[in-house]
Amino acid sequence: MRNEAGTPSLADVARVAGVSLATASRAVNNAYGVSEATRQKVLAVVEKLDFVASPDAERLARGSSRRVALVVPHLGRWFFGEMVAGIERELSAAGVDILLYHVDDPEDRREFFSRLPARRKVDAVIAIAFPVDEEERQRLELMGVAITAAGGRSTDYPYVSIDDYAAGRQAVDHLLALGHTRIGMLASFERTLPAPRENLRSRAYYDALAEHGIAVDPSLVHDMEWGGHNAALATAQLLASDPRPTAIYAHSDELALGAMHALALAGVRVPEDLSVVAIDDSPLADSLGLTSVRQPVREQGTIAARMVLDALSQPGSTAASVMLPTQLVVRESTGPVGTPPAVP
Amino acid sequence: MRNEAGTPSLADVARVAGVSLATASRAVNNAYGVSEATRQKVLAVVEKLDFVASPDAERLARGSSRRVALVVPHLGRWFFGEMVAGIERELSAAGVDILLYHVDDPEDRREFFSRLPARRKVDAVIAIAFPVDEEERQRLELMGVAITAAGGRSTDYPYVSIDDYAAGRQAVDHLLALGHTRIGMLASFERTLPAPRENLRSRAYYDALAEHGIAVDPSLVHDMEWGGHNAALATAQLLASDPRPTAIYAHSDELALGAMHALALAGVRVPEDLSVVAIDDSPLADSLGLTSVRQPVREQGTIAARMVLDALSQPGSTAASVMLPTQLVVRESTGPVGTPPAVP
DNA sequence: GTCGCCTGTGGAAGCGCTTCCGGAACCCGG
DNA sequence: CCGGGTTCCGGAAGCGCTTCCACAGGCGAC
Repeated sequence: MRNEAGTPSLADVARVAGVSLATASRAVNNAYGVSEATRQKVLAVVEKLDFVASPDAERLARGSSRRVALVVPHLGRWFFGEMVAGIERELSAAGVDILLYHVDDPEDRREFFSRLPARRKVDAVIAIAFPVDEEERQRLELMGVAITAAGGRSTDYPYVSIDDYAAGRQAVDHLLALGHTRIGMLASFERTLPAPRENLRSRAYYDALAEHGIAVDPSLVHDMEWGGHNAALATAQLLASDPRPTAIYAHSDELALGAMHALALAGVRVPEDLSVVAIDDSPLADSLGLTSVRQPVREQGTIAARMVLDALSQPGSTAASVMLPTQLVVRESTGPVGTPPAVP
Repeated sequence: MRNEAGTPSLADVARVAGVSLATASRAVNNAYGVSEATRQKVLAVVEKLDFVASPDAERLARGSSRRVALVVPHLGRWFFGEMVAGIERELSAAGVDILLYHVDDPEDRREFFSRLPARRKVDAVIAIAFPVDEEERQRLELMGVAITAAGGRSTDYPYVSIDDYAAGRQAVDHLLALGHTRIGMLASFERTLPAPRENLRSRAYYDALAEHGIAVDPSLVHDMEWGGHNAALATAQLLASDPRPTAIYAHSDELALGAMHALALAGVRVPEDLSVVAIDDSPLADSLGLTSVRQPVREQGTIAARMVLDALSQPGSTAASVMLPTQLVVRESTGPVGTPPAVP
């Protein structure tokens, strides 16, 4: 029964150890009903033969795979990569494998949901910052596995996320505290993703201004597709408005980067002439000296992974959602409002 | 034999279609020896029952899993994320699943190589920009599967990569052509990865300078751990040297970003006072107006994936390595050498 | 009108594991 | 010294598929 010099099977182990297949299996799995002596004997053979159980056979016999699917858009961006890294670390430590599905553009998406390639392959799925519409949700249900959302709230599944509203408030309130009243906002959306119900980072801006009795100037709000280039364009427009804003609140570091580039080109000094604050606190913010609201990305991943592990060990139970705190990290890009320069 | 209202099995399909299990299997797999009529009948039932074959059972019976392992460090960085995205796209289109292993710090690494979690689970592995030492190579051999390297050359496995030397030359030659002779270099290494035999991006610098009869000033060369912050520090030192360099060649966009930030803080104008060129041409370069050598990351992923698919379809064959061309993208961060400003 | 032969099909043996079930050996108290 | 309960262990039946092999017809060729 031994396969041609390939990997040894449990049957090989059993034979060498002089026990039955059943006993070998129990010994390997630390199951009850094996004497300590026998167990040691078997484990020694396992060691000697360098035996590794075939996960496929295990899954087939046992009915669960210890595998989870990760569906994620935009892997090239820091946020998503970090999130995946956090999840991977936790899951692999628990011996759970990760099947990766990168669903980027709408076509990928259609493909994914129509073919549902994860089907029958995993015990759970984690969707990263990935709003699903009703129809897609129904397809997912077809997989018949636990679903968890990470990096974004979900009404349908347990999730782990930061409080985007609070984060936005931390950013805008910081600006307000520094005396800024004319604040531009750089918001972004995903062309390829269905828009979420409401952008909480935007609402934070409106609320904060309202609470301070500041009227919103619509010309100071720019909503664009994600990307530094678009942010630069919007910033150029912001600079043309009169009076010019003294601060910019960007929904993400990448947006802020584009903005800062545009500011540099225009000869606008940061923070002397204009303050910039963002959300994320990616490495970008650090090397840019950007004041940003830190969100614990890796940790979100870790927690999402734990939620899934819990769900796997206690089938049927529904994990409670988690919302992680954020924290303002002040760097050199923000300062007290100065004398607003006159527009030439 | 039907499981409790769960997913239908091939046996269910066979019964409903009124054929044997063997025939159903052949029909589903488009194998020879099934009449067209029978095949259609079976496929109709498949459709109706929404049957999906259990990959575990397939693998067990067939001996191959249509699964490949992806081992990657630093998922949070653009390069790695994009690479993974490219690979995923190609592989998933071919119906091959991806098992993701994120191996970041040395401990992860030890873990990975000692436990070899991918063992017995995949048909091939792709290592992304991931030098393996001799001992690790031997461990990998244990898996007994085809190994491919992406985003870096390998002497042991077929690889797909850019020509780092040529890329470096494109960057430095560009500077040279603009009249720069005093050029600083920002090189980086990975603390967590074994150093590659030789840094070709560095050698390009030395060779180019030599060919132009320019002596290398060691004080203009900074080798640091990867990261914008370190690049900023190095740049500050560069600015202190006398005479000050008129240009900086950074090994990657992120390094250039850190450099540009330091330059801005020091009031050094780019490109009037100092030119900056880098390698990668990530989105960062675009929103920064950074002149950079473009490397086709996504494409490297695509090709690596194809190589693996080929290897899977023709076991035993060794794919030929591929080296992709790069291209200089000139933006606003480089210009002709001006009158070098006197050091105050 | 036979004898191959080719095309379709079904039976059945695995693939490598888990787990139910029954039995053997051993312990205890009575 | 014996009955009943543990404790360990082996046999064997799957898990859901693939595939080898045998076999039944249908065909053309002789």
